[in-house]
Amino acid sequence: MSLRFALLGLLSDQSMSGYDLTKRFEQSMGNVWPARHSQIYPELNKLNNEGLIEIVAEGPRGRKEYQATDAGRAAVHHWLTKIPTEWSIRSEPLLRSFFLWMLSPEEARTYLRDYRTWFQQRLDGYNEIKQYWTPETEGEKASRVVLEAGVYQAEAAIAWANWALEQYGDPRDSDA
Amino acid sequence: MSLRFALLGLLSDQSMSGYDLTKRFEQSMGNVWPARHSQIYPELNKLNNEGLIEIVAEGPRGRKEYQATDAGRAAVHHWLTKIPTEWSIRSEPLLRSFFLWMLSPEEARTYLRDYRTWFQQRLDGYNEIKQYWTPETEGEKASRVVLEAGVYQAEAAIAWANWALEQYGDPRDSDA
DNA sequence: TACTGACATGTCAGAAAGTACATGTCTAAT
DNA sequence: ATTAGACATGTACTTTCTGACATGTCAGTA
Repeated sequence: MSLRFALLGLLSDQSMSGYDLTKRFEQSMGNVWPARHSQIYPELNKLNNEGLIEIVAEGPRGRKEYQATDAGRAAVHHWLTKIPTEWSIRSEPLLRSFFLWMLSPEEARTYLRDYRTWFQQRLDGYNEIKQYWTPETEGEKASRVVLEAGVYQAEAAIAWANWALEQYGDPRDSDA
Repeated sequence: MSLRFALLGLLSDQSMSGYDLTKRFEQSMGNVWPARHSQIYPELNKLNNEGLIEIVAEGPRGRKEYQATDAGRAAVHHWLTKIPTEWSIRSEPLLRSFFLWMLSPEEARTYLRDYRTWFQQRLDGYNEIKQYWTPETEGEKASRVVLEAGVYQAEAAIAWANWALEQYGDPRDSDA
């Protein structure tokens, strides 16, 4: 159900095409909920058939811009306030960490350094965005708040990776 | 593919039944990669047919204890070192946060307080485990390292929630 | 002895998600 | 004039995941 409400929520803030939404998922949204265009387009058509979104403009190359209807916005509100949150998350990077004991110490350290590097790059990216982006719509202001969650998380991930590297006998902090 | 290697990895450390594995997912593993018994049992049978795990003991009520074979352990090693990590994570709690602007300030704060409470309980649980659990096998020692990741993450989540509550005009820090 | 709750394993249908295939348009640069 | 790359939307197949259904055993207790 989450994808459906993600789309509905984005289209409650501003009108967008499937293509725009796909890009949005590739950038920000995909960091917490990945989705490809092959999932997005069919879902948009379903949402449209159910009257939760509507086409507000058409453009070149068959471009269709959608916007949430009142019913759509109400559906998001219902989801947010009445449907219990699925708190558990899915993280392959941490799943893999359970099995670092099966690697040689050097292999384990390589993994942890990659882990740290990946989150460091995330963090750099986030800080870049923070510097040059001024949120305008209400939706963007909320996104800005979530961006900060990404910063907190990335910092925690890096701190953990450094701690874990010590556990796995890192000779010296190289790649930080 | 992840579930397959999660099972294989767990069965590389110690022999377990599907029931044991299910409980393991409900507790620790499920925090980073959820799975139900309806997914676990068929996967175990597949793994068994492929010779990646084998039955090492049988018990009451049809209980079957599995253990990874050498081929199984090799498969995990290959996965860890040769298959690129899927770095992006999936988090419904953060997805929902993108749409807090659609709620009234009070509703948004309620959500953020629930968010904080949930992670605080996680954190308490983790600290409890840290105090009373002594890892024995290599797999458990690695799990202990991942547990620490949970601590870092939960602390970051709580810190963020507090910051976000200020953004959403929290009159006073109540529930911390 | 009857019952409850934990133990234990499975299947099945449908939903969600991922990968690959497929097609076509518009713009800017060469 | 051609061509490359971004724009734009879709389908089809397969795998993964969830939720519900289904069955049965064993240990402890009332």
